[in-house]
Amino acid sequence: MSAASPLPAYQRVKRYVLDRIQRGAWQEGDAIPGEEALAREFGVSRMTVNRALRELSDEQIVERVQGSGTYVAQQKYQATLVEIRNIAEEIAARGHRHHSALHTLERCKADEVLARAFGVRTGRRLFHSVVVHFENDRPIQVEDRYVHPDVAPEYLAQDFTSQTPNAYLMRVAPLQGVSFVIEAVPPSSHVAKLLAMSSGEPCLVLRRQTRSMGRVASVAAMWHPASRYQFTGSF
Amino acid sequence: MSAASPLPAYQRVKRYVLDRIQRGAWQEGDAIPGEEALAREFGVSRMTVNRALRELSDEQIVERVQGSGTYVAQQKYQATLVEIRNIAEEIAARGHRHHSALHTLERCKADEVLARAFGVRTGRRLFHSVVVHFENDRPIQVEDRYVHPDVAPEYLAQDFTSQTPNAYLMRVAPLQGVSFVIEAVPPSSHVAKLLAMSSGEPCLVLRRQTRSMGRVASVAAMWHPASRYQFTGSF
DNA sequence: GAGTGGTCTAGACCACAAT
DNA sequence: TTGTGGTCTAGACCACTCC
Repeated sequence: MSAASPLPAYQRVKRYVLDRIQRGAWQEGDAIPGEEALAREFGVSRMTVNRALRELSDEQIVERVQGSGTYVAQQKYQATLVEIRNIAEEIAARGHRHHSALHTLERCKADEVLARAFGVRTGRRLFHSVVVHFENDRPIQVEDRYVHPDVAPEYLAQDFTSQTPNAYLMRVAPLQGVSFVIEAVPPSSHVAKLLAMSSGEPCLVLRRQTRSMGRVASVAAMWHPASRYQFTGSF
Repeated sequence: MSAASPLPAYQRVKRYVLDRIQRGAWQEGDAIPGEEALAREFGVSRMTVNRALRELSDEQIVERVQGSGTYVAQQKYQATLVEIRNIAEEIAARGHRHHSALHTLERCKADEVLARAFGVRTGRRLFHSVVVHFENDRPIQVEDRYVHPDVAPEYLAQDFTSQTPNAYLMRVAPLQGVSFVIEAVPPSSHVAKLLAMSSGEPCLVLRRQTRSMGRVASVAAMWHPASRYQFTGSF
């Protein structure tokens, strides 16, 4: 049984290298043959081998060092990627109704914690919003967000019942980076009330800091009642 | 102010296209200029433009259709990827000591919940392990795991103080897929005791189901004391 | 200086889509 | 048939590492 359509040459090279690594013939950290050698071996041009090795490098199968060589990458540790989506889309994907209520939209001054998070001096003016998101009329998330005015000067003029703060920020400020924490903590009495939680129930909290235009653009805490919310995913 | 090191040509093309899309000049679904046109415009060869567009395609910024053209991709919804690592490596990365204690290692029978999770009949024999992981001698995770015997027949003969169940399974059974849930729930009294938790404190729980060799290979719950554990990440 | 990867060219032939 | 992307070549020059 021969292949109906012969594999492109760069994919043949990829498969060859992958195979050697998976069989253990080439171990972690080993140097593998150079572009020229592989090109000769396969009877293809160096560009073709280059593409194969570049893609393997993108896939973290090998590591390439200019002036030195190509090496089998260290084995990736097992990692699970959890995808955290925009709350409105997440609810819509479940086939439920989403709406949100604006609770707070104001100027405020950075306290010590916020000043450190944003990398600004204490007392710096910031924007602050608190939006409650509902799934089928039950509160499911309190989004407590601080925004750097330089990144979104018109933040206070937005209608956050028709567009989530998230969606607005994504539109006006290209996202450069994100860091975050998921934790389980007791809610403040204020949050507990907004989420109509029973006493003693913890919150599942996602704290997220986004960077844009070289600054910390936004610091947000998303509070969810633990009895009604989970982060899920698969791959 | 000129660039100290001129950007490679393919990156200049990428930036140009990205810029147009981010400014909204080219909207979702729009066709963008072809390789030949961009090559003329930038005074570079078609291969150089090809690399730029191929990378943008890999990054899901554009979509390329052979015989038709290159189009601006549909906007990705905002998603945050949380990386959940092997507990032993995670602790080591923090510069702390990891060790684990084997609490249970036995045969058991699938109850209704497990049978459904594994897709087997109730009463099917399964393997069961409970391992407690310590960070600097404080318990940080209870790993409660069920394993399909067909996938890892030698499971009960392993020494899980020298190798985590996770690492063992990764080695003997190629991973095909994972699905999981992160939630905050009160611990059972048993788990609370193993983790030396104060009463009333919730657990941050990762439940994970892995598939291998066409079956559900393993169903695990990782219990962490909420006061001492968070999931974190960045990109 | 020799060897390696990083990039680039100016062509080429092919598969496929739109017409 | 024309235009598009997919792949490939046989060179080339450069930056970098290692000896």
